[in-house]
Amino acid sequence: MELNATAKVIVGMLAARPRSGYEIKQLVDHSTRFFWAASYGQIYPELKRLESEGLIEGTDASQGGRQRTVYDLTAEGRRVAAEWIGRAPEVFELRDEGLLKLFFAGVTDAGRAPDIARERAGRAREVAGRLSELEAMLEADEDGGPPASPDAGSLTVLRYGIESNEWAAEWFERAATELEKEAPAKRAAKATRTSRRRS
Amino acid sequence: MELNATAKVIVGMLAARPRSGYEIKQLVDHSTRFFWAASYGQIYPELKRLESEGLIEGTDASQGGRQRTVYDLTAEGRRVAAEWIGRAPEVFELRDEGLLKLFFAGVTDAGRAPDIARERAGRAREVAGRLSELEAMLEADEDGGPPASPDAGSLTVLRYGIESNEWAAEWFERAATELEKEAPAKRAAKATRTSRRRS
DNA sequence: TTAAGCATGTAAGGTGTTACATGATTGA
DNA sequence: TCAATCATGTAACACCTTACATGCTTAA
Repeated sequence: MELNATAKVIVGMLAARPRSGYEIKQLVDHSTRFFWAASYGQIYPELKRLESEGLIEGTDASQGGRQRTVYDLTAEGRRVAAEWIGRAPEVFELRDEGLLKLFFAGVTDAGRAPDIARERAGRAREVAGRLSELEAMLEADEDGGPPASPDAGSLTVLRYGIESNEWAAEWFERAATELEKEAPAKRAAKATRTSRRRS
Repeated sequence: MELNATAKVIVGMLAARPRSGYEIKQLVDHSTRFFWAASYGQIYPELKRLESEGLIEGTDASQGGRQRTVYDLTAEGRRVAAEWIGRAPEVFELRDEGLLKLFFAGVTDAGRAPDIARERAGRAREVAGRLSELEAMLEADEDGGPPASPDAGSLTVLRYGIESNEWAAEWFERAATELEKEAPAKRAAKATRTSRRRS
């Protein structure tokens, strides 16, 4: 059984307990978003599709006039979810505009390379910060009240997010310093807009 | 001027010197692929589009019966490319199936979490290794012969790829060990397929 | 002569985002 | 009463991959 990107996050979220499409979206936005996003435009149609394939089953849970459908895995869905978890991960995709600019900077504007690296470092620090807040919230949840995310595995992943971004921030900061050393003349002429010849 | 993902890598590659679509694709595959991919199905139509917008200009460079078009940035294209490099990077997208599985493993199959982390570590080591080979090739190129990639900025980016993957490999290896400590009983029962009850 | 590589392109189909549309409930 | 939030959904559009189609050139 082939699961597409949205199906994977849906069956994963439903493995913990039944949820509505809206709840799944909230959970994704508060947890996996940084490495596995999904939008309403994917989630709702995919829920319908998974139900038609017999992997999940929806139950009406409307309260008064407010419509609500809660989905749960079927036995088959649970089997497929377990099978998916058991396979070696395949998907790894990255799109990093900061790296792309750094890659080109030597040719188009060597003097700006350190700035680009610093900007990228700032972005990494920012993400690390936001994830740290999330971690603090999760840890506060642990004593009392239902947890916002399915389980403890989420903490491991969160820590990866925090530490990898901290590592990246330091790396880019160091790279910026080194790039500055490599082209100090160009850097000095930064604001005045000189013609750049070298060889 | 809004550049889409493919346009960004095209104008960046052309900033160094004129190239054909085929050359651009080869370059992408040997350099930016790990953080910014592009396929023929995007590159060729986008070259046409960028030409119709006046950012690049194609010149026929056929040799005998073999068709070939080499594209160069126009003055406007060069301006747009410089402007793009000057803006703060925006795009950062990640899709990491290993992290997603780790996130869910606690609920669906806690005993497998260390395996997932180890698999992810192996993947990171593999990528680091492939990038190291690439680095060796680039460094060999440096003395004599035209370089395979536009400039030195590419080395910085390559090193980021290598070091970040080495860091990730170590992190996941450490995480695997810690996850094993958390659930040693489950781990011991790994091969025999026991029913898993706990609470 | 034949395989590998050079070179360009299209069609089909899946993926994914954004904006829009609708309406109920809850708390300030 | 009014904003925020709960809740579901669709349409348009952009993005992207894969497979296919075509034909030339070069080196083994």
